[in-house]
This record gives sequence, C-alpha cells and structure tokens, in this order.
Amino acid sequence: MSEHSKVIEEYLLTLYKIDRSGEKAKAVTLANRLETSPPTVHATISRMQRDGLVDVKKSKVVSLTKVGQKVAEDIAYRHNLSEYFLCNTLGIPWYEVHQHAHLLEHAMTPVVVKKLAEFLGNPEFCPHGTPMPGKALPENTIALMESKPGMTVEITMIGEVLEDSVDLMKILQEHQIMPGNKHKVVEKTNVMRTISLESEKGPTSIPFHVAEEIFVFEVSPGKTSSRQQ
Amino acid sequence: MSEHSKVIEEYLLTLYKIDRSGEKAKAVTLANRLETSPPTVHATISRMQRDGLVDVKKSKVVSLTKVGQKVAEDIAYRHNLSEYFLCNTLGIPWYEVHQHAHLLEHAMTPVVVKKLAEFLGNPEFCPHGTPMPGKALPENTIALMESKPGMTVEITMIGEVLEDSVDLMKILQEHQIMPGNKHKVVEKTNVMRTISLESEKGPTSIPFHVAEEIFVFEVSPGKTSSRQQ
DNA sequence: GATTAAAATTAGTATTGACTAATAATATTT
DNA sequence: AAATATTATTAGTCAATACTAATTTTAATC
Repeated sequence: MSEHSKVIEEYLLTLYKIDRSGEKAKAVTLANRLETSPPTVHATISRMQRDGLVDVKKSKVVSLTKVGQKVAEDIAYRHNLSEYFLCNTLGIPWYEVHQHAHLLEHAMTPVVVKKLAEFLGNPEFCPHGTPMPGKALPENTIALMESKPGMTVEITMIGEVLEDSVDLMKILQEHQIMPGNKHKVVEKTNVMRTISLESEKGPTSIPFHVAEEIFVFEVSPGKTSSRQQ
Repeated sequence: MSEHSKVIEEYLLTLYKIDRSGEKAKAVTLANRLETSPPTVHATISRMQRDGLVDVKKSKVVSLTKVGQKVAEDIAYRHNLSEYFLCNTLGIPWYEVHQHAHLLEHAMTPVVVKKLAEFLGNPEFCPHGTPMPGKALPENTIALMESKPGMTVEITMIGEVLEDSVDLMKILQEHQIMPGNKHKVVEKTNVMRTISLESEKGPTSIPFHVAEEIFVFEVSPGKTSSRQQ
C-alpha cells in the first residue's frame, strides 16, 4: 500500500499545504520550508517523481499526483487529528501541539486513526482552525490583512506557516488570537505595518506579514461564536 | 539529548527485553528477533558501541551501558503506555495493540509521554501485564510451565515474545488467557507437550513453549483478583 | 539585449541501514 | 582430537537522505 518514509511524508505534507494556500511549489520553496539544501530537494523530488507521487512541469513547478494527493491528505488528517487530541484530550498547550503532532503523524496505523477519530468525535478542525482534508473554512473567510478598521471579526484559522514558531504562537495565545475568539479591528497603519485589534482581553498589534496568515470573518459585534472547537 | 533512530531504538528495546527475561543477548539472537541479517546486526551493534549505548564482551555477549539502559527503559515505557492507551482509551483489541504501539513508541516527545501518563492515571502495567520499567511482577510469579496440576493460577503477564503473533494473541484472548483472569491447571502431559487449563469460560490447551512465556501466580480458587488492569 | 541575481542541477562525499557471498572463528558432537 | 555445525566477521553492493562546491539554466533588472 502506502509505505512512505518520514521524509517523503514530510515532502507530501508540505506540498499539500503549499497547494492549499494557493501557491505554486518550486524546489526553492520546499528547500526553505523543509530547511534542507536544494540538491537534497532535487534528489528527493526525483525519487518522488519516479514513484508517481509528484509531477514536475517544465516550469519546474512541483505538484502532487492523484496518488500523492491522496497520501498527503491522509498525513494532513493524521496531523490535525493528533493536534486535536494533544490539545483537547491531553491538555498540551495550544501553541506547542504542532511540534508534537509533527512526530505522531508518521506513526499512526489506519486502525489508530480510525479509533482516535471516533474517540474524539470526528473533529472537523484542528485546534488552529485548519479544516480536515475535505472540509472547508466558512465561505466568508478572509485574511485578517483584508479586514477594514471598524469591523468586528471572529478568528477562524491560524495559518500553518505560523505554527512553526512556538514563540509567535505563544504571543497569539496570550492575546487570545485563537479560533472562535472575536476582535475589533481598530487601526491599520502602513507606517508601522501593523493591524491593531482590540478584544475584552485588551489590545494587540499584528504585523502585516502575520496578518496575511490569520483568517477571520466579519461578525456583528454582539453575536456569539458560530463555530465550536 | 537522545536523538536515536527508529532502528537504534528497536535494538535498544530488544536488548532490554532480552535482558529482562534473564537471557544473554548475542548477535544471532538479535538477528532472529529483529528479523534482519547477521552482518546488519554486526554493523549496527558496532555503531551502538561507538555511540556508547552497548558493551560487547569477549564472549560476544551484548549488554546495555548505563546510558543505553536509560534510553531503553524510556522506549519500553513509551511502548507500554501506548499499548495501555490504545487498549483502554481507544478500545483497540487487546491482541493487536502491540503492533500499533510499535510505531507510536518512537514518535512521542517527553511532553506527550508525561501528559499521556497523567491522562491515563500513571498505569503500572501494560495490557499484557508487563510492568513499566522500575516496577516488578508480584513476587510469587512463576511461568505457567512451572505450575502443577491442581493449582488455580491467576495470569499476571503474557511474555512479550508472544505479542508478535497476532494469531496466537487472538487465541489467548478467546480463551481468556489475559492478566487478571484465573484458570485451573488440570493436566500437564509430556506426550502432547501441553498444559490443560480450565476456567468458567471453558477448557484450553497451552503448548509447553507458550506456557514458558505465560506468567502466573497461585491463588486460592475463590479469591478475587489482587491486581487491577 | 546584456548583466546580474536566483534557481536548478551536477559532481563528489558521507552516513545509516540493509543485503548476499565468502571466510574466519567458535562451539558442539562424534 | 577431528569433524561438523554454528556464529561472527569481512568484503562488496545498494538505496535513501543528507551535505558542499561548482556549474548551468532561468529569471529579473538595468
């Protein structure tokens, strides 16, 4: 069946995430994301191509084949399920579950996946709001970057690129920038390149580059959350 | 700290189990247990020696160093904890948890181990009755092989070598040969090379070579279990 | 279009972990 | 002790995954 090494699974997952964020995956991107050298990426992608997991176009864009996509979704599901479990069952801090899930995702047999999903009640989102493969974010979801001052927004998802930095995640948690929470967009300053938010817990300043990776939808100020974690 | 590959962790765990069962580990033993070739074992043991994980005596007996022992206990703990979780929390059948734990044991960070142990209430035995490193079996535990007809025995542990065969484990489960259950030793026939047991659930015949790996202690027929799983 | 910057690739190495075939060293048995 | 069987080891390969340094190709900018 699908007996892929940890390394190959990492490549598949990364390609899946890049694709889902709408970008085009080239070897450089992979080298940066996977923190490895371009020659290594080259060799690994060649092997994956040989094994029918990816296609490489003449434009050098790497994309998942049907098979690769299937496997990648499986890994993404295992990752998100692990995060949900670590966060909601074991009580491991929200800001660090990604790190631990990173290992677990490669060590779950189909039986474990199935039984764990049942145990958790088949969650549809990971603790950072990422939908399980097949599921989508609310239709009216936009990047925080696109929001306008005056709006009240509810966080839907913290982009996966942000999850890699535990320090940043810690700060987001401190300021309650977490799925389901509401914040008012106060100001957007091009000079400081930040967006100022305000919630019951106090004010926060989000740099533009981070705001690109935080996803929200507009709500009327008083409404309660429409999504449950 | 301890960044060991899956392969090295497997070797360490196997050495730990061999040692605990009182045997001496030689290269052949490892080759059989790990289902790999003698030259591979030779090369791997050399690397482990180089890295201070094992000692090899002139008699060719391989033993864990202090460091190796420490790491091995850690892996054994992760394995047993995983089994307990898979069995008691997820409800995966007793006879197959070993297989799944085999993968998970290499993918748990210290934080996950700590939090999972807390969640499970710090269990002291795996579902097969193997004590966590540091814990011991009841003092009066003997191999089923050593029991005498007429005795009523309570199962304490199914030896780890047996866990590798799902088919055998299934049979043991069907006959309720599981930790905590009581059976009467009916007969021990050298001709058939089996031990006949009887419990409320019916009679069972255990081949000698299996009886060597099942551990029990004698109880008075009516008594209730002295150990909880 | 020429120059420069960026990306891709090739060449050359290393380590881990695996194998087979052949040989050397121990044990075991007769 | 000699013959046999078992173990251990060496030699020679191979694939996966990594690296650096050098080169080629492609893209971007002047």
